[in-house]
Amino acid sequence: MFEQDIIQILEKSVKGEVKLEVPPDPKLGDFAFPCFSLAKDFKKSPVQIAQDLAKSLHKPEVVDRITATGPYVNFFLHPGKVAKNIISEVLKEKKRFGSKDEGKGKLVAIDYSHPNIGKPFHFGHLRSTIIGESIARMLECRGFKVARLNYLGDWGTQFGAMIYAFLTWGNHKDLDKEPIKYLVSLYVKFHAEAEKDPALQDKAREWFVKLEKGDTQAVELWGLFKSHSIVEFKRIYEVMGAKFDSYSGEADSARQVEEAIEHVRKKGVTELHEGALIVRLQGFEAPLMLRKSNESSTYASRDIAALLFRVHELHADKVLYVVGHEQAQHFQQLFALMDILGHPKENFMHVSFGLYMTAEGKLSTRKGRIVLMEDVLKDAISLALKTIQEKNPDLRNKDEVARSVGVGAIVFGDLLNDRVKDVQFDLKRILSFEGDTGPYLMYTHARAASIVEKAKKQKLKPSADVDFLTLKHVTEDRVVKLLAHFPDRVGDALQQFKPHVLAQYLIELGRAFNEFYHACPCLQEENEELKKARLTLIEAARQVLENGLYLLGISAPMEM
RNA sequence: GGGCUGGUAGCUCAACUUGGAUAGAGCAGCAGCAUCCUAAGCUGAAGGUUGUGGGUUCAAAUCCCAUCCAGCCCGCCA
Repeated sequence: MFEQDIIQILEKSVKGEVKLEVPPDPKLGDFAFPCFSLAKDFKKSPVQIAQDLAKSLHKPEVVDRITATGPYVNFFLHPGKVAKNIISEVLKEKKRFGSKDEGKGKLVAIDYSHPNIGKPFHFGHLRSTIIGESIARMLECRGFKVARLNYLGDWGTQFGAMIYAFLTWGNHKDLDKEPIKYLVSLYVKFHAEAEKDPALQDKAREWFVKLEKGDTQAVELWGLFKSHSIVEFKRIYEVMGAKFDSYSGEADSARQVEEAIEHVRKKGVTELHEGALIVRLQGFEAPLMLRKSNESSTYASRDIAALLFRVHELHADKVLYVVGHEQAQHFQQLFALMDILGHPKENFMHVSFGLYMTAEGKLSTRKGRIVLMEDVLKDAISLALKTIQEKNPDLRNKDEVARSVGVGAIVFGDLLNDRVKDVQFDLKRILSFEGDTGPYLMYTHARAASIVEKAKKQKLKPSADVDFLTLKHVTEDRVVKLLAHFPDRVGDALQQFKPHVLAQYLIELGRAFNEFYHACPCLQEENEELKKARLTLIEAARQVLENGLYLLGISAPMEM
């Protein structure tokens, strides 16, 4: 907001579009204008131009001073005026600070989490769940309506394989004991055996055909696997605090596949190839298969049906898929086909993310190389509880806070880095509570909350009606300026669908707050005006930390 | 063979979309901070040929080309 004032002033002296930068070091100023590109027009050196501009520019209201440093014109905002402006706004807006209504009237459907039934909930699903939830919250914050879709992987040849494996090697007694682990062991055995005897793949396909045709035995087993799985998923979602608007999965889409295929066929782009129905898409070597020669549906056809449903029935303006990078090509093809069907591909986006890697390679259910989400959650929460018992044994709601901290550590650990990169699986780092971590931010928030709480005993409350000009310390100024950046950073993060932009900002804010905390005691301050101003700044920072953590899907405890 | 990502400090990463000032954090290791609002914190020193080679530019970690390395996709799997 202050940026616009400066740009307006500059545009009077300089031709063309003015773009401001933020200097690398706050000591250089709050905004900078580089003069390199003006050298030709002015026939002077950039350094000279900067000096001339710094002298001649008329200062906007919020600007304290303008200086020339080398080829840059640097603008310093007036600390007190900025503080008053921003802190009062945060106090007034509270949880809404950072929100806008740019998405008003638009519906965005987000497809995320989507675990596969009969398989454990692992770190791949975790990434999708965490990234998807964060994006959903950011969209809501900017005024969009959001449909959270958990498109369960509950259909396909793999379930033919699972049914075959169960009938061949399995029994109900072992299934009831530890359903998911047992199903996984059968699935791993199936793939090991299939390496030796490829004919097993045909068995899997046969059983999937039976399943699609409604064979009683197949449908019953499938239903059993599915219900066992959903029990496990819901347990995990409850711990993580995730909620979905729909659990409609591939099996539901399978029922709409014929209708979808008819829709595609009308465009005249389908053809038969060795008995299978395919679409050849320009720019892709591999065709998209809509129906196998044995008449069963395909992943692609079910996805087309699901997407058409989301566009036609759900009336989504935009559909996001939070799915691993390995499916990039699939989505390019899917969106290209939608374009042919008259739905511009700009309305769809594959929000891809890298894979979790172990030293042995990619996590793979087939090869039995899995990390169970439930185990990691348990570890994180019990470690948090242990830490609380050491550091704050008198805390009342220990279990609840431990849960928040444990989950927050995992969520933040995942969101701190750019989602496109593969992630080295490192339990020790996930469970670390120091440095650039979720617990660091939660702790910072709790510190701030604790001061505001203690101030009540001195009959002090944060209030915008204080003299912010008393805030003169460099650490106070730093926190204020960072608070002012929050709304923009939310916008940046959302524009790229990259929560790490916001996560990185929060770390910066948290660090600035802790520096201020150490340098500027509040409650012991003797100057009453300064004390009140600091208290109000602390509350504003606490509020922004809470809002930011919320947008990442993390709760902010008042004590820990 | 075709395609998509990524390569930055000992380790994990940020900055790359939109080129700009001295390439920033955390972890590990080193030296410190406790009569004082929560030490899950703070301060300091140390740590770099941004994979390599070209090109564009006043200016390149950032854009372009080539090349090497790593991961992934190209299955009547999902």
